[in-house]
Amino acid sequence: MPGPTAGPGPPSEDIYEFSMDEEEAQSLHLHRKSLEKTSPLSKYIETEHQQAGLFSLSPFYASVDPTVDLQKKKRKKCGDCTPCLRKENCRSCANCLNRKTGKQICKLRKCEQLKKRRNEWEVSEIDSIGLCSCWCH
DNA sequence: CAACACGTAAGT
DNA sequence: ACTTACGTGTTG
Repeated sequence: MPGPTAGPGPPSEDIYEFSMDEEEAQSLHLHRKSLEKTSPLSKYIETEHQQAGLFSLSPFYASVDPTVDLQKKKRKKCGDCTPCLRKENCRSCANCLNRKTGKQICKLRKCEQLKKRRNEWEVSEIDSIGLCSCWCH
């Protein structure tokens, strides 16, 4: 994307107020109370994403109830892939247009990790560190 | 199999 | 309480 001095007229994108995202506007507007409730679950997910693949999740624990419960929780975007790095919604994809009913993030912003279904990325993560999740047998 | 619809987890 | 968006069942 060229800088503002790159041409005589602004690109058509500039006619939109792209300076602030919906989410950003919200966080600016609503940044009053910062609750520091670090639930064990949030802590777990946070750690999980910080370590980016170095799971302490062994197949052994995977068959134990508390971890099964954790697996049921929603994943978060990796924050590192191209879609995650994208700042604004395209406003033209099906997800943007159907946001009220579809409840999905803009297709251009959908995290590459989350595009895979849970089992797929779990298996590849585990496979990449040389382990196998035993429920596949 | 992709797109859609909806429940609901997670964050503000 | 409200919004965003993940997970999953349903539909075409």
